[in-house]
Amino acid sequence: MPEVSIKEVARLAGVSIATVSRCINSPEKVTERTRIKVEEAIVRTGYSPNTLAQSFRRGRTNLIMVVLPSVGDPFFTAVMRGIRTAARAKGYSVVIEETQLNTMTADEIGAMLVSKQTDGIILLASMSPFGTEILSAKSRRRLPIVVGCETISSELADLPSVHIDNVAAAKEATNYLISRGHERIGMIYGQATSLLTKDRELGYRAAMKQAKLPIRKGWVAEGQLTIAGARQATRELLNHSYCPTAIFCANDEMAIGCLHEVKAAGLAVPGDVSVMGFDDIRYAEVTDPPLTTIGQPAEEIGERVMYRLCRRIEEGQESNNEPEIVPHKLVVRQSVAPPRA
Amino acid sequence: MPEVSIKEVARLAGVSIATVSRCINSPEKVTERTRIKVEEAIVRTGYSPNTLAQSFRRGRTNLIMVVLPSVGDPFFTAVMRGIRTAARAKGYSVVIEETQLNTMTADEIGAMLVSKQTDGIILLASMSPFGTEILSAKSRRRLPIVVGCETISSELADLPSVHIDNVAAAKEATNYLISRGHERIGMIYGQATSLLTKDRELGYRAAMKQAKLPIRKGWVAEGQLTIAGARQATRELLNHSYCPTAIFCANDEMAIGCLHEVKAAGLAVPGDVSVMGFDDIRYAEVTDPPLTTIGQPAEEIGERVMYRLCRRIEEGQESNNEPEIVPHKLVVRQSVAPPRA
DNA sequence: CTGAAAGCGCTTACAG
DNA sequence: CTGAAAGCGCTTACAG
Repeated sequence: MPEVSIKEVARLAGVSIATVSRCINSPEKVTERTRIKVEEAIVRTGYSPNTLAQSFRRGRTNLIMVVLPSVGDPFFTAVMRGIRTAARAKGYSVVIEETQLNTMTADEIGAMLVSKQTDGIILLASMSPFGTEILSAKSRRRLPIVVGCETISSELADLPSVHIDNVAAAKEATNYLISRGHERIGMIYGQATSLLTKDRELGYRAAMKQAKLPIRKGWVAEGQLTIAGARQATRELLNHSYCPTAIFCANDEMAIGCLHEVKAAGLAVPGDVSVMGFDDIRYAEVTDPPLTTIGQPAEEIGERVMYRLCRRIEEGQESNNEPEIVPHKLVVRQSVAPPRA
Repeated sequence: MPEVSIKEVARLAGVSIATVSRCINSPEKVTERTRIKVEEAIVRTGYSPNTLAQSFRRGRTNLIMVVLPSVGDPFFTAVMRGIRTAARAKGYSVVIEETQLNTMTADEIGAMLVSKQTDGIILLASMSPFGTEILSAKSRRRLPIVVGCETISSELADLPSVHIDNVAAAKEATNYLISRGHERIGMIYGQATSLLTKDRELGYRAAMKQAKLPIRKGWVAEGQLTIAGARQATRELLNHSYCPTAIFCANDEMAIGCLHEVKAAGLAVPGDVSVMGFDDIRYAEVTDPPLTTIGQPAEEIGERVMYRLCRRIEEGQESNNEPEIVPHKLVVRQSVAPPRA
């Protein structure tokens, strides 16, 4: 079955290709009689316009691309739901590009960005320095890009973004731990080479400082954003000569690993060690014990980031590139208790 | 900064656009001297070919699309890794389309399929009946499609696929439960309206039958593939007048919900009730207790499905559309024990 | 309302 | 090795 083009339809309907095009794109400009003839020819041939040709001709694709670091990260479920809701309302389709930070090549992402395959881009990933370079090149081209969820390097501060106040949220988490009586509080952050969770670390440090609590050497460990990494980090924390009574994890994924490792060491949570997460992914309420964490309005972030992108696309450069801050909230469950006296 | 086209580069380099094109696509056909001139012009202008125009002209995009139901499903992490590995080896980019089953419209998926925006499609989702209709329309067009992971409706049996033997695997899981002494075994399956997990249910039923064990009314509950749904289903199972001593969940996501609900009811796992999952997602080894489950070679599935798709693209219709079966394995951890005597 | 025609940015035989 | 030219499938002023 050879691809049928607009010509074939025109021939069959006995009209010009211009008329066929009009029937599809602005039917009100066409006589009913003509429209019917054409529609008939369309069903007969099974014609459907070549999207590539359309996009090429129109100079727009009606497609927006969401770039995220990993499919399989439960946090993105709700963000995507929000993005999709907004996209539908605005008539866009969305497509997802996964770029493992360690896997992504300049060509890959550069190609997507530079070429006009997409009308706009939502970045749900904090980029490695390598990626950063690509992006700034791109931002020069003023392609519509909006950043969601994560703070990005300062060079990219001119990109609009929507996210929670990660510093304040982490501070609140730490303060909660402090308010429950903890003084020896350790932290597991993401990756040393990435900005991701950096603000959360900052918030933790700020809270400790403000409470005049020391952060001992070795209390801040790298969890690599993975369960395995967090388990390793937890082991180190547990073996610390001055072992923390509470561990603040920069995200729930790592908190899940931490929780497990503490228990595997024969310690009770929160009896011996309290554990706190961040994100409130769907698994947080079914861990054992259920995880106390910071909730992000993920779906709202998704919606807002999409609407923001639309504004950018429609109005060109936005004058106001202030980050849009959405509220987080402390979700108290059962993984935190006062330290043993 | 206006988009610069091939013309501008040609003008600057003092050559024809054909030569610029050749420099980019087959540099060996061009004098070194010319090539250098052109390359210079390219960097000076910051030119990069319009991918849309290229794809349109060439009639191929070098893009393959992966369709999956939810980006936040941890099972897909490894599958995508495999797909990506193979795609890189074959020179394809991959893009992901998320279609929540309840959200997807015929237009959405139909458009992607029919238009030439993509050279091929990998389906990682068992489609609802609605989706099925679209697909068979599509398969008539012989667009290259390969199905990964899940059995699909019989109408679509002509599509090539790669997956484990779900029936055999579920049977093995159930037999394991039986071998540990269980006779009252309940099951939580996915959704009544979907084929997803249907084979797993079949395997469970087959094993029970073979062992001459009855399946009481109410022992097979719908978990909707979600934690919340599984919790609800678990409650029903627990309240059953003849309560199962073991619950086989059709996937780990639901097993996590089940585990939590059993414990929330004050029962011990596996002391009072054994729980078994399916998939071996990364959280399975850190649940409490660690989950006994069926492991799928997710990354291998990803690789194979991609290679299979490539073959389809390259050779047109494949003569052999037998499903490709990959091995599963029983992963014994600690959520199953003999029933209380 | 409809058609003829130009043109989007590229690639690729075809000559030379 | 290089250029002139055709053409991919569509959309959209421009006439009529």
